[in-house]
Amino acid sequence: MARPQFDRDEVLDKAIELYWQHGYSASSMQQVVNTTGLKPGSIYLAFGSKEGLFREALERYAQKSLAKIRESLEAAPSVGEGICALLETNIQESTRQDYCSCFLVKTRLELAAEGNELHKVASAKLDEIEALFQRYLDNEYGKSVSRQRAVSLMLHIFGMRVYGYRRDSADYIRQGLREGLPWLPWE
Amino acid sequence: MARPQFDRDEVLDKAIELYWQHGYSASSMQQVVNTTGLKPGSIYLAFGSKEGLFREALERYAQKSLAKIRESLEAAPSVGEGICALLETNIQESTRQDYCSCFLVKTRLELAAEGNELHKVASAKLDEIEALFQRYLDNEYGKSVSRQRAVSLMLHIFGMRVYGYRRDSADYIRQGLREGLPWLPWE
DNA sequence: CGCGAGCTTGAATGACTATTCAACAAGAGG
DNA sequence: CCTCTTGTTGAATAGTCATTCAAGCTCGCG
Repeated sequence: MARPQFDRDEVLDKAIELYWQHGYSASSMQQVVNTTGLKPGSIYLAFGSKEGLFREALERYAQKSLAKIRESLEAAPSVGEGICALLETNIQESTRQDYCSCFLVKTRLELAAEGNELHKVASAKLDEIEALFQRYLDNEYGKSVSRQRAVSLMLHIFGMRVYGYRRDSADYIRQGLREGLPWLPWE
Repeated sequence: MARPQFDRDEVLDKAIELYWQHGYSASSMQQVVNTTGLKPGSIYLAFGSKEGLFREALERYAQKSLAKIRESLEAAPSVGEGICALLETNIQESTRQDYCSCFLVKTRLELAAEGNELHKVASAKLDEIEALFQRYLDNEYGKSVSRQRAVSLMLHIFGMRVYGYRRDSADYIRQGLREGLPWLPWE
């Protein structure tokens, strides 16, 4: 049985789940082997190393996230409404019992020491997200206002990703967001 | 040479630095031995385990943080001004080259999986901080307003702790905070 | 049908992990 | 001066870590 050729994206999705939940250091290659079903040799041939696999998983996660944001902003009648919808989705996520914040945020914090490459990847992707928000806000506000509001929005999103671990925090978060982002079309 | 009796707080401060920077999983007991100067046996007699040492370090960090907040709020002419001073201090921290967010926040994110005890400790301490802010805000605003603003404030603090890794973000953060916390007495 | 390229396999590797413990040292109390 | 308590020491333990590689399988091509 030597030619089953695994589905790369499927494997990456399982890696995302594992790494996202436990972080980089606390995820062993043994766990990767168990959750993906691949043997060590196959993983190393396909991804090079633990770091290589993590990097690809992180990039896939980021790409999915960016796509979801773009979609929501594009689908809504206005940018503000698109943002509100995204925020509400994030709040909903935080009510899940196995809530684990945002893969990019967790990676940014975990691997910050000494110019770690994965930290840089996560940071770059988060910057891309901010830039995306700003580009859409540009259509509705002046350049300097939209930049300021994009930062404010990111601060709130990051904040939620930490605050969300609190039990039954959904309503608190909703109130806090209304307080700090009054320029959004809340309903 | 068998009775030097190390200084517990000094050791804890070194442990804080190590764990804060690298996180729980990525800090080995070998590193703890190196940075504290203690031998394995002494560490285990004094703190029981890697987790025990981490817990005490985390609690010491939290106690120091709470004290600093209380101090600042007490010293300022008004609660708002005390909060502004604290936020500005946080911004300053983020400009350091070896910035590493907040030990409590990092721990909350790293060790969230499966009811980890250290995650609970970190979360409890962060809740204490929020409660402290709220208690002080109660003196100036109505009960429901102060609760809402305490949440909003925590969202911004958490947000900064993630955003702060961005290079030269200080001015962005300052602008973002003004945007989201307009009820503070900015100058 | 047979060859070889390409992928899989899983046991083996050596380094590193947290933790233990028997031997030992030095002060306090008698 | 002896002993007991308290704390130190660091080599040893058993396990886990990321990674490798020789051997084997299967498919596509000639």
